Amino acid sequence: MPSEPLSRGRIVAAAIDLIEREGADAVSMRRIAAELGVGVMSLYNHVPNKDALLNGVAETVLSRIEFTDDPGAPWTERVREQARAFRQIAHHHPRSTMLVVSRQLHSAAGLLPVERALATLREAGFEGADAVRMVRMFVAYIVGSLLREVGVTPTFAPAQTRTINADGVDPVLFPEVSSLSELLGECDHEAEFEFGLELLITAIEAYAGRREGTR
Amino acid sequence: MPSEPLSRGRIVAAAIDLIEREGADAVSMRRIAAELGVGVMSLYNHVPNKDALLNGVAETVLSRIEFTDDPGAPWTERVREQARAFRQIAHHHPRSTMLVVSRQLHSAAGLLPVERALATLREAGFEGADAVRMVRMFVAYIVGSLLREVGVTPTFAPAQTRTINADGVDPVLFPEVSSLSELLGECDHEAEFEFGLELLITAIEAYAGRREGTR
DNA sequence: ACCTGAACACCGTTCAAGT
DNA sequence: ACCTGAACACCGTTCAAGT
Repeated sequence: MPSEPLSRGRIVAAAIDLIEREGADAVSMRRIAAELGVGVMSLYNHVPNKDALLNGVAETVLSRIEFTDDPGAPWTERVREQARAFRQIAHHHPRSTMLVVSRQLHSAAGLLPVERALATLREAGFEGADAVRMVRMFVAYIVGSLLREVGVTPTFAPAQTRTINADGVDPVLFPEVSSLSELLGECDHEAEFEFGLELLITAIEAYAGRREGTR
Repeated sequence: MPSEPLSRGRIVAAAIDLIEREGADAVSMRRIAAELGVGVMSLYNHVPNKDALLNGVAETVLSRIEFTDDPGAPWTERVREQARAFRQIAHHHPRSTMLVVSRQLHSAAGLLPVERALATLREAGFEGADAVRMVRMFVAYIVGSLLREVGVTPTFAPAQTRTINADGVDPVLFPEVSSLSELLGECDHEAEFEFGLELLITAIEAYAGRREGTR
């Protein structure tokens, strides 16, 4: 009794569910088919192959970002909000995040955030090559932050995080790491993200000012 | 005629070779064993499982970074050099880069770069939580940049890069992207990296100055 | 047009057997 | 201590057959 007909959308949704529930390694065509109560090969009527399915997952997760843009706000605030919206991925789809940042997307889902960012930066007075550079810098920072948050890039908890300072770091070889091990062992992701974001925005404001001065 | 005895090092090296030659998807225990001219199960005498092997790959690639630290140089220059050294991963081991940034490492190989960064930042006057924050921001930026460079995060070449401006981006839906498509389609990775790096360093200098002022 | 089972060429890993 | 082949429980995907 298939309540709904199979479709690309349903397949992608099932994949996302499965990833969030059991991790990216659990995803297989056979597993997803089982989840949907159909034969494996039925999937291939709606999706060319596994790779395309995973692209679909990435696109869908990306398209679920809720952008709230206030055109009246100053550009700095708008940039902040866009960056934060992006970061929501790590919260709403933590185990799919790696997939989102590790797949080259060419769909509208991937283009929309860039479109918004470029528009905002234009308002800030950046055009052409400068605007593109700014977007790329922000994307790099955000992507790197998401990876840390999602637990793939180390937070630099040395050895095992649990046993603070009882960790096996040689204080002679790594004096700094070992003296800061307590701080390295904890990470307030939100605070870290905001810190870097503010620094970046301040830097961009200064950059705009410098350019203004030499024009 | 096994010229050399099997060892964890030889296995990891073979894996790196294979990844760089045929991509990360080509890596399998069976394939690596074949590459080394041994039975699959022989690998398990030196490596507990595939996951551990891939961690070994990440650690080894990371440990191959050539840091050249000039203690006499100003801290800004030392930070620059460390960031650039890290970026070399993308050039020396492009197809292993994803593995390096996507695995939580707890070995000395992963700690050394952090140790150096913390020492340099201490010299710049940052200690404790500030130093940790700075390192994390730099790592986020560098990791994100590497992913772009290595071709996983989009450079934002809309549709297919090759046909510049003949790409299928709707100029009504995406006016900014479509008007900047030419710039978005090309990416001088070195220049982009340096641009963000300078901005970051400038921002940190300003941050240090601000803090100094209010002390 | 959509679904499907059988089959093929792969996986990682356990186990028992060898030296 | 190190190596190994057989076996098990999985993969993605092709193909031919069904409706």
